[in-house]
Parts: sequence; C-alpha cells; structure tokens
Amino acid sequence: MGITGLLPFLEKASSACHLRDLRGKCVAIDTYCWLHRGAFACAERLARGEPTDIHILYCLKYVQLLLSYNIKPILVFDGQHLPAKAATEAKRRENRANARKRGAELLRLGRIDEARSFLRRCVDITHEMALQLIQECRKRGVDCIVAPYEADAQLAYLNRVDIAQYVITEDSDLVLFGCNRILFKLDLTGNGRLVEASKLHLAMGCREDRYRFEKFRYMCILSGCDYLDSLPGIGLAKACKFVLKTEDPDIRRALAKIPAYLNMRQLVVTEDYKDAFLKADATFRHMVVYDPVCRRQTRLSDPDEESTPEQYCCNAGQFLDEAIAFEMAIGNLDPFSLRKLDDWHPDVAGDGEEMSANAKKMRHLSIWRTDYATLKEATKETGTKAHKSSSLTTFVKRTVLKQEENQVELECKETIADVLQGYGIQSDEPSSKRLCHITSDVSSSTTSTSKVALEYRDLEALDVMGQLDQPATPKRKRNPFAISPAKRTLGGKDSPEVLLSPTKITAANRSLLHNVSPVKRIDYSQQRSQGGEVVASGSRFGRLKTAHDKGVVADEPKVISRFFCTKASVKIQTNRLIGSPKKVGSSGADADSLVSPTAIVKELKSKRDAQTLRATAIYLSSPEARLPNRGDRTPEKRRAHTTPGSDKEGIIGQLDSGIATAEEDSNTGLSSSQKENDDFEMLDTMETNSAKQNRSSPRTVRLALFERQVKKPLAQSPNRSDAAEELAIVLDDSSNDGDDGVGKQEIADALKTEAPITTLPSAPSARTATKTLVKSPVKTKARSTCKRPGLSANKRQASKGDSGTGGMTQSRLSMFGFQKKPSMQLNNR
DNA sequence: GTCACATCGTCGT
DNA sequence: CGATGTGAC
Repeated sequence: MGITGLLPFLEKASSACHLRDLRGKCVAIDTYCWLHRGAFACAERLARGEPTDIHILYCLKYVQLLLSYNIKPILVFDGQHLPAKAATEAKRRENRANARKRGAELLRLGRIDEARSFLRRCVDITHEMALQLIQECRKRGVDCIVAPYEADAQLAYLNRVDIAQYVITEDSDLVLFGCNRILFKLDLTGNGRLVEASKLHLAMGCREDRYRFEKFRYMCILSGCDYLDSLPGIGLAKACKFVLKTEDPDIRRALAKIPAYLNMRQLVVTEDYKDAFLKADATFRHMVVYDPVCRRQTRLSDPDEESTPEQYCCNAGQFLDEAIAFEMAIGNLDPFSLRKLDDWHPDVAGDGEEMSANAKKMRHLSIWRTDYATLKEATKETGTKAHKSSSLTTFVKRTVLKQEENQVELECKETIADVLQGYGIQSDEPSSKRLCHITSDVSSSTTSTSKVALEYRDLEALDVMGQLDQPATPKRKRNPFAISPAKRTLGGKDSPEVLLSPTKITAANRSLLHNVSPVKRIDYSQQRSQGGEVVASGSRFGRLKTAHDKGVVADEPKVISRFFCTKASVKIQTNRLIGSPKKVGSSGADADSLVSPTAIVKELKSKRDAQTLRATAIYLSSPEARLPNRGDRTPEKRRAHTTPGSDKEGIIGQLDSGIATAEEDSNTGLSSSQKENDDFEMLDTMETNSAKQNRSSPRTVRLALFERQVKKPLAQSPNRSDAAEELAIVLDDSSNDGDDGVGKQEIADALKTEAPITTLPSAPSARTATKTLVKSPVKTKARSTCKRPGLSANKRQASKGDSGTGGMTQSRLSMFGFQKKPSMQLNNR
C-alpha cells in the first residue's frame, strides 16, 4: 500500500529531474512498477494465458532509455513475501481471483468491455515474467537482481552502499527504507521527480539541525504503513505534528504521549501497538537483502550496531542457505517454490562466443563480476577517465543554471557526444577533438589555435550549448522545431538538416508550425523578380502555389499542404525551397505543375485502380487514407454525390467538399489538411478558368465559400452585412501583412471546421484575431454542424472545444507545447 | 484542515 | 499503487 499521501507530502523535498542529469550514474529500478504498467497493455492476453511480450518490450523501452543516457540500470525484482505481509497478499490474491472470475463470466456473456475492466484488475506479475525480462536483460548486458524479500529493501541497500546512486520507483515506501535519491514518476521522455533524503526536513517543516531520519521514519509508520495500520484518526499530518513535538529518545515512552500531544483524549495506545510499532520499525531497518559483491545475504543495516533486540526482527525475513540465496538472487529460482527455472551464471556467461561480443558492447561494470569491488574502486580513483573509452575522452565545461536552487551556477562536465545525443542528434563518428569553452567567437578560436580544427558537428554542439544556456522567457520560448542557424551559415546545401530539439529559442508569438510546415518555411519575402517586383504573393496560397510549382522537378517532393508533400517519406529540404526563385519565372514546367494532387487521386479512382491508388504516396499521406471505412465512403464519392457531375459547379463543389451542412446531413471526416488540398485544387482550377472567372482573388473565392456554407447567398441572409463585413475586415487586415497570412488561413479553416462556424464579434486586428479566435463567441448562429462518422455523441461534444483552432486537434496542439485554453467562455452570450 | 473510503487509471493505437 | 473525489468530523 505504501504510505498514503506521502508523495504529495514530499513536494518540498523533491525537484523536477531529467535523466540527462544522471549521466554516468548507476540506477536501481523497482522493476515491478514497469512490469505492472506494461502488463496493462496486454492484460487480456495475460489473463487468458496467451503468450505475449508486450510487457517485456515496455520494460526494455525504459532500459533502452536509460542506456541511451549512459546510465547503468540494475533491475531489481521482488522475492518472497514477508510473513508480515502474508495477510495483505492473500487479500490481493483473492481480489485478483474474484476479478478474474467475474471477467471470465462477463466474457462468456459477451459483455466484452466490462469483462476487460475486470481482466485488467486481475493481472499478476509472476516470476516467469520477471525471468523473461531478466533473460532479455542478460542479452543486453544489463544487471538484474532478485531481492530475497521485498525489492524496496534491496533497492535501498544498493543505494546506501553506493552501488546505485539513484533509485527509480513509484512506491513511496522507498523513502523510509532509507534511500538517498529516488526518482518517481519517470516517463518515457526521461522526466521525473527526484526526492532527496537530504531535503526531507523541508517537507516536514523541521529545522535542519533538529531533524533526524528516525523522525521521518516514525512519522511514516505512525501514519500507517504496510506493516502496521495507523491508530484511528492519525494520518500523515497528525503524525508529523507529533514527531516534531516530541523530543523523547525513548520511543516507547514517546508513543504513550500521543493522545496528550495531539489533543485526542479518546485515543488509547496499547502495549500491543507499541510492540507492533517497534517491530515495524525494525522491519524497515533490518530487512534481509542480498549483497551482490560478497554474494551473500545480509541485513539492510546491522541489528547489533543499532542495538535492536532480536525479537523485533522477526518480520524482517530469514537468511537462506548461501547457495540457494545466490541462485535466487541471479534469478534462476522461483522465489516461492525455489524451483529451478534457469541455470545462468555470471562467471560463466562471459565465456560464450556471442557473449564476448556483448561484453564489448556492455558499457557498464556488472555488479556480478567477481572483481567488481576493485574495479569500482579503480574507477573512483582515476575519476571519470576510466569510466569511458573512446567517445567520452573529451570534455566540455559549461555552466548550467539550476532553476530550483536560486540560480546557483553549477559546473558540469559533458562531452560533445553527450550534448548532441541528449538532443536527438546521433553522433556516428564521435569527435575526438578538444573543444574550447568558447561559445561566441567560434571563428577566432579556430584560427588562432591552429590545433583546434572545429568541424561542423562540433559547431553544432557549441550551438546547442549556447541555446541551452539561453533562458526561456514569456516572449521567447524553446521551439522544438527550430533548425540550427549554423546550418545556413556554415553547413551549406549539402549538410544534413538538423533539428535542435528543445534547445532553440524563438519568439513565442511566432507559430511553431512555421518551422515544421513545408509551406511556411518557404522564404517568400525573397521571391522577387530581377526588377524587384514581387513574384509570389505574401499569402499562404501564394506561397503554396510557388512551392508547388517549384516542386515539380523530377524527384523533388511537391508541397501539397502544411503537413504533406508528395513523397510521404521525403523530408522537405528547406534549402531547395529557399532562395531559388529562378524557377518561378520559367513557365515551361508550369503547365504540368498545375496537376493537383486531388486530380491525381481522382484520375486513379476513375481507373478503378485501387492498388495503384493505395500505393500512391499522395494517398497514403493524405488524411483520406486514415478515414475509417475508407473503402466504402470516400470523400471522392461524397463529392460526386453532392455535386453531381456539373462542370460549372466544379470549383464550388470542390470547395464544398469536406463541408457538410445540416440540410445535406452528409458526413465528413476531413481534416483541415485535406481541406487545404482542396483549396489548392481550387487554385488550380481557377488558374485554368481564369478567363471565365475574371481572375478572382482568393478572397472572393473564400467569400463564395462562406456563402456556400450557410447555404444561402449572403445577400439574402439577414446576417449578411455583419458577417460579410467582418469577414472582409479580417481578410483585408491580414492581406497586407504576409506573415499573418496564417491568421487568414486559420480563419478560413475555422470557417470550414466541423464545429459551428464562428465569426468575430467586433473585428480585431488580424494579429489578435489569430489569438482570440479560440475564445470567440458564436455570433452568427451556425447552421452547418457536422457529424463525423464513428464519433460517439460525447466525443463529438468534446471535439467542439477545438473549434477555431483551424481544425487542430488538442492532442496536436499539445504536441506543439500549447496548453488547452479555456475556450468558448463567451458561449452563453 | 484532516482523515477515511471509494473509484479510477496504469498501455497502446 | 498513486491520484482524485467525496463525505464526515
């Protein structure tokens, strides 16, 4: 059960922590947590006894994560149950058995969803699972150890003898077993919360000089722990209050004073409780654990040294025969039946041929090596030098601002490879060159000290570090999609595009999409002809078109929309799009270039060549491919249905695709990206029909679109003046400012989203329009609502909240680091 | 403000 | 097992 409410209580003793801060350290892991979480993914299969390895893979993902930060993991598994916990365990088993039975019953009745919820609750982590994981870890040279009893105590032992400097768990008990540094809530991004024993007094509100660890442990036991229920009415808060008040070193006498100190007269502290308390305390201190270095069982701390009477240790486990204890610790035995399941041996394993290859790969010193102690000692003496071979020979000093300690500057040693790797840049050929501690004047350092020949990769490292030291402010935020500026100046065309993950600081008001989008990354401002005349318009459409035109050259991906280009797997290369305006003028390829992606799909469809269609990258990269039941009701068919073959209505028809009005009651599952495709097609068609269309501007077309949407020409609508005016203002305002074409587009998107159409009540400037769109109220009563196939009623409700964000789903927004805003607060107007 | 108790989610797609 | 919510004191 752990200690109820301990983690929130420890808030002040904890700090945010990332795995990158643990480089080169050793970490002991409470593997039960991972296995248990992983087993949830395949609960049904496990419950039915079907073979699966999803839970194993889940754990290995974490192992890999640790290894990628050069952290040595030691996986610790639970051993036998303590007699003191037998009752609790029996109860759990019973609960699981019950859940299993009910699950099976429901399954027979065909109520699958309900059955699932029960089958999930009955997942039990068996030693077979543990062994499966242990065997995978052995292949990877990762240490595992099975605790004689509770993994908690084993973890604490490894931490206390400094075999592992950190412990990873979800169980708050670890704190009172006496761990020094515990990482809770570690996720796959490497973030977690670090609780340090040295800060516990902060959480308790105790002066540091008066604090002793016993106080904390007593407090936890009093508040109720696995080995002892609390006195009625005593929780963490009361226990803390009491522990801070009493100064009596004799705990028996102190316990008797609880009712007096806490003003709880009705409370009676029996002799039995005092005994049980001392036993529980001894259990935490003297639990039997395994010492991998001496290969024998021992106690977490010595009862003699702490003069704990033998009688109180009765719950702390018993020693096993030495040989059996060893076999159990390395995982060969089932801890309960002591049956032999495997016969691995650390001393023999290294001799095998395949193992020697692994040993090479093995980057960390195994705790099972007989020379572990001496080697570790050697590592300590020679410092970090011994701890790494080739790639870590060079160190870069940089100062790191630690946020939570009032900006104390700490010096930390990191290698180039470390820095690069930490931000997702693989260093294939680790640089062995020495880097200077200079981040600004790179050129002078390269020239003046001739022995330092900085390479592009090194410069990147410097760049990353420079960016890291730059603090984020409300106005300037870290942009996960920013591209290294070094690339443009130094890398040139042929250097690979490098995303400097969370390092780069850019203006917060600039759309993060700007950097991912193939369209927005186009530097349209440079697209002037030689006379200085602007070739491409500043609008998104203009840029889109220009990009599209350029992309026609064979093998180059064609830009389709914000998110897609014609080759699904090909990354748009900015340098091809930036600064090559010459192709814009060359009209030769232009005619061909105007074949829109939608047209290709259409053509393929007409040929009924489904195979080709599916194989087409366009199709695969389009949202259409992701529609449920895409075989039977594609947008293509709907389009044909709603606008039956009329060429004259072609443009409007295409515009209309993806929009379902209430009257038509047709469905659409199109995302904004797909709509953008349609926008694009609209541009195509416009171009070819330009004579007939009298060269209509995008704005006209969008007004047409708007009219179409409300199903009546705006002229006949009572809202016409307001709505159209506002729309016009919005569109006009944004048309001068090229970069704010986004705002225009967002609005156009918003008009087309599934959610009720919104218009701005009083047209603000386009700049704020983009921002406030989320909050804007529904003024024009929306008549075209959308029903999406496959969405249940409540989900549809939920998706309404996304309206106004240009069709972006919340998950996508949060992917880019946006918080969900309290949207639609003006709804009730 | 505290505590006891009940209920839900843990993954992955 | 933790997080969260609710109701009682």
